[in-house]
Amino acid sequence: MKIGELANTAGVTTKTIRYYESIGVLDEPVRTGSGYRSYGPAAIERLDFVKQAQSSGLALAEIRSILEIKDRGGQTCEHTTFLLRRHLDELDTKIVELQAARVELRAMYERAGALDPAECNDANRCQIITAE
Amino acid sequence: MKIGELANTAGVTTKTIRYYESIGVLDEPVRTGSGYRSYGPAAIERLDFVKQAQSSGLALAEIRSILEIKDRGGQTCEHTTFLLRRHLDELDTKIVELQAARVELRAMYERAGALDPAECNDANRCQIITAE
DNA sequence: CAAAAGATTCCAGCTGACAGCAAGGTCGTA
DNA sequence: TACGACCTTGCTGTCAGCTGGAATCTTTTG
Repeated sequence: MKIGELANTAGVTTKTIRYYESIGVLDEPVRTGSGYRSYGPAAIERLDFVKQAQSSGLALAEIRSILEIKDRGGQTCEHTTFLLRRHLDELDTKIVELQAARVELRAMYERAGALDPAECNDANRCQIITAE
Repeated sequence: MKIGELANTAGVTTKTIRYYESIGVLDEPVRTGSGYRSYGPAAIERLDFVKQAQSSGLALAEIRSILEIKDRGGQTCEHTTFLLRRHLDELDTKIVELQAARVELRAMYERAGALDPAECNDANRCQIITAE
């Protein structure tokens, strides 16, 4: 399987595949006589895994760290669990932050409706934002 | 007031101030005879406004768009309201997405505890992530 | 056999909000 | 007058995850 076919099958671009290879997320594949990358079916699995892990919020560097352990033949469960735990915590923190920001923003937005635009005349501020 | 004093007062770095100037968020100040930037008190107000707007989730480009209207002497309330509405929507979307991701991640994490590490032996996947 | 599609490498750039460094000019104080 | 603290410009680097282009080569298709 050449890179274009792999890309189509996995739903990514050839650029992405080469990029993944460059950062160590994908192994270097064998080459055809003319230098084309030649992939086996395992490459599809790997790309699917990468996509799933990405959608779980793992960064490519973290995904690589899991796959590196795999490649060394080690157990990845513990490491993966650690990464997931960390991400879960980060996610919780972020959600709380965004919700707080939302409350702020909402208050600001509603205040905006009550303000008189004619009084919006400070040269460096906007009363919607700076009205406390 | 020179740039260092402004930076200290406003709680940013001189780098940040020059950067803001370069992207049009801050106006070019007058210069002293020797070429130093010289700011009046209004610059502090502007920086405070920028910080507040940033913490509301507005990007510097958006903040600039508000300040540009100000600089032209226009009313910014309508524009600001539009930006806030848009941000509020984006924020809502993001929160929903993150909450969904959290549910996924949590399920994955809990599944991890129930799995046998000895069975984690697929070369391209990690059973925690790919077990459906 | 010619054209088009697809492959190769390498280099650059994009977003956002700065930080770091170099090489020099200026200001206040001892 | 020497010193350090501060200022100047300009360029590069950071993080993440790609995307785009140029120039060239190989493979497929009509």
